[in-house]
Amino acid sequence: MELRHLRHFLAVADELHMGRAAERLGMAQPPLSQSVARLEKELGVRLFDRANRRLTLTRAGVAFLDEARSSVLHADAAYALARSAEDGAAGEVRIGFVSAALYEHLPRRLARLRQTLPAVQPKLFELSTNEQLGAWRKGRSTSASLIRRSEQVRGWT
Amino acid sequence: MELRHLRHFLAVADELHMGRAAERLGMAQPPLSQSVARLEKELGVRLFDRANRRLTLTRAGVAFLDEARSSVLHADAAYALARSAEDGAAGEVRIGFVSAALYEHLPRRLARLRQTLPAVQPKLFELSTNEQLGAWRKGRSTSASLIRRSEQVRGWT
DNA sequence: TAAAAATACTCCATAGGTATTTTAT
DNA sequence: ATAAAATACCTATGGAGTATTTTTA
Repeated sequence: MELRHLRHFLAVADELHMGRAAERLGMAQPPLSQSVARLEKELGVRLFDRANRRLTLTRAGVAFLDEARSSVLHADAAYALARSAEDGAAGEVRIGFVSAALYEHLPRRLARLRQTLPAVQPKLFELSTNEQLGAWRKGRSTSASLIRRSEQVRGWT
Repeated sequence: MELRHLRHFLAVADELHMGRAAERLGMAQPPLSQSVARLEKELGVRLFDRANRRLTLTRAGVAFLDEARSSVLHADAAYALARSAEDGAAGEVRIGFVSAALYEHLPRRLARLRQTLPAVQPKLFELSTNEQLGAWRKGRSTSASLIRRSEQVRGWT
């Protein structure tokens, strides 16, 4: 199980439609079906109900959803954070993500940022659900919604 | 960037020694070096300092660490949840953890929980170090009680 | 020199593409 | 009849292994 599979699952769980999910992921439908099928096989559980020609999350799928989303969210945060550190070294910092889940950890994040990049002046901003790019639609996520958005931080050495 | 790379990075960050980290991961040293190198290349950042024949986390590596760890933990939780949900939700366990302290034990806990109580749904959430410390001193803080509760639950078998 | 990591290959698993079939509406 | 997902097959990327070569303490 890799992040790829989690992203695939999340897209399908959000669209409940293989074709649209595949399009959103920038891939074809068959490999997406295969990917989800492989994930289900590895988990030993069906995540979607295929009955009625309409996809539905199974109980296991619902259980899987939040944690999978959190995992991807934190992975994206790790990615952005590492790159931010590099940008910082180059003289530019982009703080590109804010989310409900990250917001809970924001104090720690800022402390870490101060420690690793003392010269950075983080600019905080709140984003509404409508401003979310791509993935997560309102009402689907109880815990975390990833918002990818970048703004340049001013006042930066 | 996949979970595999995060796990590799975490092992190396923990051991600060490619050989031992590789052994812990059950793989050879060269592919581990390659994996980390590939991750660094994708991030565009050095995560480790190789000078002095001794590995050290760079600032970017430190910044990367916490989120990478969270991502892997949530992925493991998602995995455990999906598998346990097969029998239908019969319970829920909330497990508080502080990343550094329980990282070693949490996967084992989850695995064991999965074995003994497949119907239980663990919910992971992070707590700051201060919360943990205060909790344990009082002996009744959120995290302490929650962890204790997970032990009890495990004993239900 | 002796360790530790990097490099150079080899092999194979699997991710993703296209074409097609099956299935329900 | 149609739209959607599954299946079949193909190719290629990259992950992991072994062998070997730098490095530096």
